[in-house]
Amino acid sequence: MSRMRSAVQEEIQQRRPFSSPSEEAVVALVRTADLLRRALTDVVEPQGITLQQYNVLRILRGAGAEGLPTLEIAGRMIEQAPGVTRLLDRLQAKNLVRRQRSAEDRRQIRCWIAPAGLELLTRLQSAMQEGARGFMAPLSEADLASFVRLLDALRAGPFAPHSASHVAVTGTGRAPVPQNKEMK
Amino acid sequence: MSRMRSAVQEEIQQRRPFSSPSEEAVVALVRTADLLRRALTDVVEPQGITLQQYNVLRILRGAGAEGLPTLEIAGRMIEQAPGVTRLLDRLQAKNLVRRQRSAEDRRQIRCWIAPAGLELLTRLQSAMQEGARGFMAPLSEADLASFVRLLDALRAGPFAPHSASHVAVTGTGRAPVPQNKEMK
DNA sequence: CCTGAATACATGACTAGTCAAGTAAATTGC
DNA sequence: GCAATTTACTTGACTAGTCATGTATTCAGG
Repeated sequence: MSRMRSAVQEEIQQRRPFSSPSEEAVVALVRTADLLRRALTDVVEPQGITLQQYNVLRILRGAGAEGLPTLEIAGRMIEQAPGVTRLLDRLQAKNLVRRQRSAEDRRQIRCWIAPAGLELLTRLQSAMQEGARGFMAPLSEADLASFVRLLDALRAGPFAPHSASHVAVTGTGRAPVPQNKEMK
Repeated sequence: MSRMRSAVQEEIQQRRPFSSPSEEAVVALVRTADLLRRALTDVVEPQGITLQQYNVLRILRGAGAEGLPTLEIAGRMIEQAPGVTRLLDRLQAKNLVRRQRSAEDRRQIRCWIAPAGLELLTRLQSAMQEGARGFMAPLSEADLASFVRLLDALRAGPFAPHSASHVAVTGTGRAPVPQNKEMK
């Protein structure tokens, strides 16, 4: 076939071809993830929460009765603490989470999902599963496996959040992962 | 350890397996894109702009001497107009773009990249290419091609921005797709 | 023409992510 | 056992995305 433009080039109406396959992949990845984010937002929004708030609730449900301190939540979201503090503020205002200063370490604020939060997750469960399946529908089972493998490989690459080795789960306090925030 | 957990399960420290392969793929996609966004942000930030501002500059450079109206930029970013208006405000404040009300249609504001913007893009060019190549480094050339193919398939799926009739990419050149701005 | 509708933006009010700086509690060093 | 450091946040200021609403044009009928 005679030199046709790629799908991404169509979308951004770029005349010039990408200077490298890597750049095309980068743009494709960003745009696809953006599309997914919108699709999932459309699922959770009718329940009055945002996608990030949903993520926090999922993490807290997974933590169970022990709850989690703020920074631990932030760590699992690959996000900075300030954003999580405010996310929790809004979730608490809606009575979806409960927070309490820890007795063992009074610097920590421990967070739990509240009953209303659990119910909300239950209401969203099937819609989110369908959303995920719908979005991934274009991929065959084999494609899906390849896709996950490729994504995992990228996240294990040189830009991985904990570059060298993976973090072990230590019950109290986070493993000393320097978060590779040089300079601060 | 018996029953090995997947890479994504490790990262979010989830005990339960994903309820479906689609859900695992969704989480992997979101997390990988997030990692990429951070990596690219680290490239452009030293030049005093954000990743979105960089995207606008790229689009305007591609438009050339004719420039583009605000909504056309928004369309290529899959974003809403209000955000683009304010992005352009900040870029103009840095003298990286120029704006002027169009003479033919006085409702439109036409935007051009300014000389300083072009220079900035030139300064960033090699670093961005290296950033993209570095991020994609874990993938072989064949993997990279597969990866782009899978992403393209997802974006052509049921959640595509111009879902109704999927745009055929086949053939030479591109059909003058009307950019499908439904409703608004 | 002139009225009503559509178009192209701009503005305001939220939610959210990020960095810088501040505070309180725990830990370490001597 | 007390100062210095580290940790776990919190707060403030800025950039950004989204929805709702407002405004200036343009356009389509009658």
